[in-house]
Amino acid sequence: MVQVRKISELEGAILSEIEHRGQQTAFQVRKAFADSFSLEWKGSAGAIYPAVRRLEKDGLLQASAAQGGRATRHLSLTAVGRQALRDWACDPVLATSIGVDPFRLRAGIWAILTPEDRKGLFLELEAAIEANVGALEDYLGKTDPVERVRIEMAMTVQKARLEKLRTFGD
Amino acid sequence: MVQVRKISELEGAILSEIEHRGQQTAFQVRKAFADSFSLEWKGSAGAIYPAVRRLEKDGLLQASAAQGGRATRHLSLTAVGRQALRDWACDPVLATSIGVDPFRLRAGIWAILTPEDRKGLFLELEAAIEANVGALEDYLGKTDPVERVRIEMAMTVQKARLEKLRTFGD
DNA sequence: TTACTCATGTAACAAGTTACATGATTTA
DNA sequence: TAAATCATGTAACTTGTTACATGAGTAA
Repeated sequence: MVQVRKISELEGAILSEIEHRGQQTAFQVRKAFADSFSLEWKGSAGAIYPAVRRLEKDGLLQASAAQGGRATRHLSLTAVGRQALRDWACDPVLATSIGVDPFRLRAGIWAILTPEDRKGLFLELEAAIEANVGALEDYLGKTDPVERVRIEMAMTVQKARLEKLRTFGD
Repeated sequence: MVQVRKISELEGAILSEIEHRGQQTAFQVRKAFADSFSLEWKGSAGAIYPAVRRLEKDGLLQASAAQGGRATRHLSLTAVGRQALRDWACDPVLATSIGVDPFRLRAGIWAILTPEDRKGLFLELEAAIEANVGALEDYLGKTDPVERVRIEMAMTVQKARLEKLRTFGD
């Protein structure tokens, strides 16, 4: 059992991305985050490049040398990196914690709105969620099994939210 | 319509806490975060005090003068603060975004585990979730309506996760 | 040749964490 | 009176965001 340093959520997401899509450049990882439906991270260059450098320095990522004029560096996980990814993904406490849920964080305040205000708000929220679920459904057809699981999970959460809105206060 | 500056998730949570519990000290807000079930924020002094100072500076919070020897400052929302809280809590796009969901972030990787590894992991995850749901249920009895809504929402998410684990890959 | 995309990176800034410092009040 | 709790705050560090700089290859 190798002792591997604990990695952050963003670092875990970067390792996931590289592992499941195979060799990727930092730029491609960046794009994947920027294009993803979740607003978790913006895929800022100022976050990705330093994180990749950290992961390389700690021996979790390795890079092919840049070939030709273009500075492209293809990244892949080392054995240690794969172990770190596994430890991160399979930690039951981390995996089951609630995280930063914007919906949940706001739901308390909705309880002290006037019934009319709440009603109006809930219509808007339902519309926003349904639009999001629709977009996720469209996306589901054009993606791979790994991404698919994540999309399905997002849909499950959104549907649970809808259900909660419809039974609010019961 | 007053134009109020956009507030962060932590600032929104601080305003929520003070508004729904009535006048609170920064210390009490800190404790509430530290004691809360979610691992969203640690309630670090180094986060709360600067955030409260920002909110005061921008006129969203007001403080009673410290009376007696103890430096206690009771905080409450100004009219502008209440408007900002409302804007934050009732923004449909922000409220319905997925946020940083540690479960969802890891679920993709679970798809590329061997079936036996996945089976073992899922047993651990189910146990962790059930323990958490049990703790939330216990807590539900001893809390106020606003907190209750948040706890129920957490339980809904956890139950959706359980369901997902049981139907993984179908 | 102009514009777009691929690709990497940095600087200034914002915001959170840990760990520490300080002091008043309350309780055992 | 010693320990715990209430209460505020800062310093060093980590990490993420925005905005910018740089340059190579590709398509109009």
